Amino acid sequence: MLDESGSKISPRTISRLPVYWRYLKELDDFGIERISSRELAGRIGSTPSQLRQDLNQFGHFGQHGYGYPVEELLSSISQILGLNRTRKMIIVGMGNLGMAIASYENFGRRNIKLAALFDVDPERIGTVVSDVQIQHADEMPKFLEENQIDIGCVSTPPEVAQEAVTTMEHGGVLGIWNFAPVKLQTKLPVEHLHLGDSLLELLYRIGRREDK
Amino acid sequence: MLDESGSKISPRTISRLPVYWRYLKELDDFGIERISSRELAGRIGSTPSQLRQDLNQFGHFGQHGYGYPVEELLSSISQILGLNRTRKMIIVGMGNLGMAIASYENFGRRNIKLAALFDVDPERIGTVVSDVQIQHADEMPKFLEENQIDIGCVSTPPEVAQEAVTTMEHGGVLGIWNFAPVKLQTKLPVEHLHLGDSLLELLYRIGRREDK
DNA sequence: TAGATTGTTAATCGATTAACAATC
DNA sequence: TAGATTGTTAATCGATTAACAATC
Repeated sequence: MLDESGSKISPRTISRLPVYWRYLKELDDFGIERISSRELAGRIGSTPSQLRQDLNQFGHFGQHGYGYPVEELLSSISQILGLNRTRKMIIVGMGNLGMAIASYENFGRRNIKLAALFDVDPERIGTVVSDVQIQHADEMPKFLEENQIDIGCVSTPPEVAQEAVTTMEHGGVLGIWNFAPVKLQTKLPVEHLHLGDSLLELLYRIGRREDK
Repeated sequence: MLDESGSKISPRTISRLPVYWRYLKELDDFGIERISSRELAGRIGSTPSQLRQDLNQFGHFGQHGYGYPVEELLSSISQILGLNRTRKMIIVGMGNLGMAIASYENFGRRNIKLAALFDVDPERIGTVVSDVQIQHADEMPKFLEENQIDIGCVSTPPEVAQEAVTTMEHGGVLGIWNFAPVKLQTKLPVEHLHLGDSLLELLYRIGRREDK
């Protein structure tokens, strides 16, 4: 069994799963068949203890005295992350950041399909990015009614982010990938990614360094 | 005193500072002069206890029975984050993501100045983005010798990210803002921001939701 | 079997929450 | 003074690290 339903997975563990997935994928691509927690943790910059503790929240993937079979573990983690099924994503807000997200080459590897792009700027509407044509945001409710969308990516200016999210929630979207620096009112799971906050954290750490 | 040197600030606190800064800035822009920990925490989605605990790692900014003076607290946090001085940034890798970062309008508010852009693609070299012309990456060592740069932003393909970072480190850059999904070998502080990892975390949470 | 490495329990460490005396 | 809200200590909770028996 991959996931003992009912058991609470620690948030820290969850945020490390994508990292494990990336490293295992790389090992698998290189044809490496087995790896120990010590070796894998070493590459990732973690500890064997933490790695085993994390994995054991989901099940028993290793073999005593041997380590972990790479391909099997990768497949297990893929399934835990939900990579075994294709998810459809739309993006609202096709400024520079929206463009960059839409052009992100690695969606395919993660089984994400770009289903639609929206903006309000007449100059942008009609433009094709990654084989998808930008539509007017007014079309979104109708589009969502006709298509089951899993992920709604928000890269609008902060002022209109909430409105976009409300529309998405009503339209049956299952989760929000938010790049706008605002707290969103929604019952959906939101994954927040804010460039400014990340940069400020770096700024702080640079400052501490200089103090010494 | 703003920062009792020697005291260790918790990493979780540090990652919340930029959020506090954003909300305080907003309050200040609205002309709000004082705020209690309860009110501010409510807006942010935190708790009064945590907010006070966080702030008290740096000093005493509040007034008993009154709350926090917004403008003063904002200015204190700005200084803690190092926003009182201008920092120069360069970007290496002017693909879609590099373009989006270079066009990010909020650098100014954070006192960040875009000093140079680098790429290796001849088609991109010479292009002007946010008033800065893209140069060939080969020019970087010379540029760094002639200019004191604080932040090196890496938005190259993963294969060449390490090389870029090594060049930056030798050139006297103080911190790395990394968008490439690789573990970097450097003694500099690195702030990592990986779109793919963030998206996978959302994917996992969507999956958990559906299970219920 | 001997060696290696897991799964898991126990010990430590750190972060959050609760409570309240101090004080504006 | 009375009311409000801080700064700070103590209690709780969660996450990481260490250790080792189980076992391939």
